[in-house]
Amino acid sequence: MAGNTPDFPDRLRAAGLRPTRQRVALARVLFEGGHRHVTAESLHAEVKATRMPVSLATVYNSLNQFRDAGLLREVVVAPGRSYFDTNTGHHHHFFVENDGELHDFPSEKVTIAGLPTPPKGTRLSRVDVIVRVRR
Amino acid sequence: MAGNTPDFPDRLRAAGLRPTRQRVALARVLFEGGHRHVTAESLHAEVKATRMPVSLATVYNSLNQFRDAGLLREVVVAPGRSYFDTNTGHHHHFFVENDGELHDFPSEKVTIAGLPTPPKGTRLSRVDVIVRVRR
DNA sequence: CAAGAAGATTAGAACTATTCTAATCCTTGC
DNA sequence: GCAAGGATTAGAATAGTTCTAATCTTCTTG
Ligand SMILES: [Mn+2]
Ligand SMILES: [Mn+2]
Ligand SMILES: [Zn+2]
Ligand SMILES: [Zn+2]
Repeated sequence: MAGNTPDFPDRLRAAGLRPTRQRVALARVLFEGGHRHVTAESLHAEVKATRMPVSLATVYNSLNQFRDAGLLREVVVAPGRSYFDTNTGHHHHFFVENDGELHDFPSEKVTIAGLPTPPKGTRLSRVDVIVRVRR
Repeated sequence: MAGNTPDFPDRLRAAGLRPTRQRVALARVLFEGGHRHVTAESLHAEVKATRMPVSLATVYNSLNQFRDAGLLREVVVAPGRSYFDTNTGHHHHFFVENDGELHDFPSEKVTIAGLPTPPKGTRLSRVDVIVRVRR
């Protein structure tokens, strides 16, 4: 297991981002442990609980930068707020409409057949499957 | 073709909504002609062009009421704005990320196999497939 | 058809999520 | 250590949407 410890400053540098204290604190919350789905507000609350002062503006800046660097992906499932997903691989989502929870499911077992070809002059970017459920 | 003329006051009454002048004007723009994908702002611009004065608040109210009555469905594909879809049947969407355009495609030919069962205590509500494309 | 009651519309204020501004602060390469 | 450029921040600004409460319309009933 040597070399498996995540070095957040290095990971940020590798992504072309300076490892500032705020970005390292955010990366820690986001990337140590399993995959996460966070909103700007929920991440802000979590990182503040670690006693590292980070402004909400920096949370937004960092989420957008992490996404642009490919460390996160943005998921839009409900009007009014964006989720950011630490799982950047191919997968799809359950969305529990009552409480706004997002859960991954692997795209391996899912087969989508018969998708029409993209409109003239466009290239496929991504296929999102959102399974909406209610309690 | 007799009896095929859409009577918007009657359609609104059948949906449990009073056929006010504003709602009839909005229904006309939305439902005469083929299926549409509109935003509140785009619909407001269109209905104002018919010289019927309708406030933006009424456009929002009506869109939400039409959706609650099952005349429209709401589609969330991009952060910050909702689309309303006059096609309430089963179908999926192309989303052209550059210009924000939505296009339908029928769900008939699309087969989705191997979806996992919903999380414990939840019931399936809807499955959305969004094919994101870029120019 | 005349009221009157219930419901709808509206302007503008309020609200929420997000971005911007521009002043201060940190990180980095020398 | 010292710039210099990048990052952070508070607070203002913006965009989409909802709310408030006053006015207006539609519908029911006599
Ligand atoms: Mn963004
Ligand atoms: Mn709504
Ligand atoms: Zn995910
Ligand atoms: Zn559609």
